[in-house]
Amino acid sequence: MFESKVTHKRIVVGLSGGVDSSVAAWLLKQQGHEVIGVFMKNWEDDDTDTYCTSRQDLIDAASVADVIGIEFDAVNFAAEYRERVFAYFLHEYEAGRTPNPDVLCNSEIKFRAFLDHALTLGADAIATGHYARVTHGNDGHAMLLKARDTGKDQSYFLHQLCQPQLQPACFPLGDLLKSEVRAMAQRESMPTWQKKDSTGICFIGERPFREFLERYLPRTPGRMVTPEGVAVGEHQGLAYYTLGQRQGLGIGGTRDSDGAPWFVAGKRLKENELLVVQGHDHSLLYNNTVTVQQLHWIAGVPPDVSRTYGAKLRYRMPDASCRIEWRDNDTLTVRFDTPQWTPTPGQYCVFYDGEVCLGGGVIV
RNA sequence: GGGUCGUUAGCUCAGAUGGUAGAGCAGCGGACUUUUAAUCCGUUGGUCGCAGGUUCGAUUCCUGCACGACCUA
Repeated sequence: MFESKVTHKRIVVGLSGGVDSSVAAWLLKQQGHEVIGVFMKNWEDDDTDTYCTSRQDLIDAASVADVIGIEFDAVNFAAEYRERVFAYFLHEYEAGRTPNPDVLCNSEIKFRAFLDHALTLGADAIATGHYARVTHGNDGHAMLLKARDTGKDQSYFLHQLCQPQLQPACFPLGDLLKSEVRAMAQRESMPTWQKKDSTGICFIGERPFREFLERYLPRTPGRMVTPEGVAVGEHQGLAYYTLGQRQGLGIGGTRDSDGAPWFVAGKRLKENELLVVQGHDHSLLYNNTVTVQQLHWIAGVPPDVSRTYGAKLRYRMPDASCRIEWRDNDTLTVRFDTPQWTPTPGQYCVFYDGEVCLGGGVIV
């Protein structure tokens, strides 16, 4: 399939205006494909404020397309993003969980809305600047693999993709190191070669989070309490905090304490109380097991209960050795070899068999 | 009523036989990072409760006052 270098394809590349997608597009063009660069605008809630960089990103994307010498277009999936990603995002926060919108952004926007759009353009494949790899087995199944650059691997964000989404996917950067990508961008005089890596929620960007959430979720102050029931502070709303969070608690020194920092250990929704504990290694911050639902397996079949796998409980966390047990048809209990620090409801537990990303589900 | 101890950065506390003070936490900034994390690095804060006295000089000694905690009639 795609590995065949003689194959000439029509590939639509998602150009974000950053270095990675710039180089991805350039590589495909070098390989002789017919490449079309498409910029996605998916967030327009604050086009006027200081955090909005999409205008510059659009300019950069167009500029890159010009340098590479490919067709360029822009699309707007803001409505889709709002309905399929942002609504879920807010609903999860309201429920006291910590969602990972970027996982949905991939399965609902980049590899659904965008993929559909590419297909209408007659594309044979779509490509992005993700650091991940896809291989196609003899049985026709696509496998998702970690990137060669383990520090940049983004397979975690792609683990919910299904075969129809993965089959036409192409990740030109999967075998490259970030440093190599930047070097290529510089060598090819890409206008984006020096651009800082983007962070924050995809399409929304990095911003003061509490402030951002307050625009959509009401403040509901309540007590911060210790496991012993001592009130040590006031929170601004359970939705504004995540498990394991240290910053923003505002708890100073207290009597009879050792001066260690405080961390969020839990949320009591009914009481509207935030459970906080002192010390990074407090036992309430660790769990040996997590329960996972909404499971999705890339190969279509679940992993083997008799084997040991690696699992990531948050993006960029090292794989933790674990075994799985079925609690019922769609609920998994994951048992780790060593206690894990603050597994957080709403985040995804993604399973790996070495380099292979098997899929995963939501921590409940 | 009497007595003891205490009153030092936002919080909890340390310190100087008198020469204008520190640590942790919080806060702030940065690095890292396509999830509110974590982690790492750096950093702003106080004229040491108030008023007198002794002294070349007191936040540190003395006196009084205020507030707090405890003890005791």
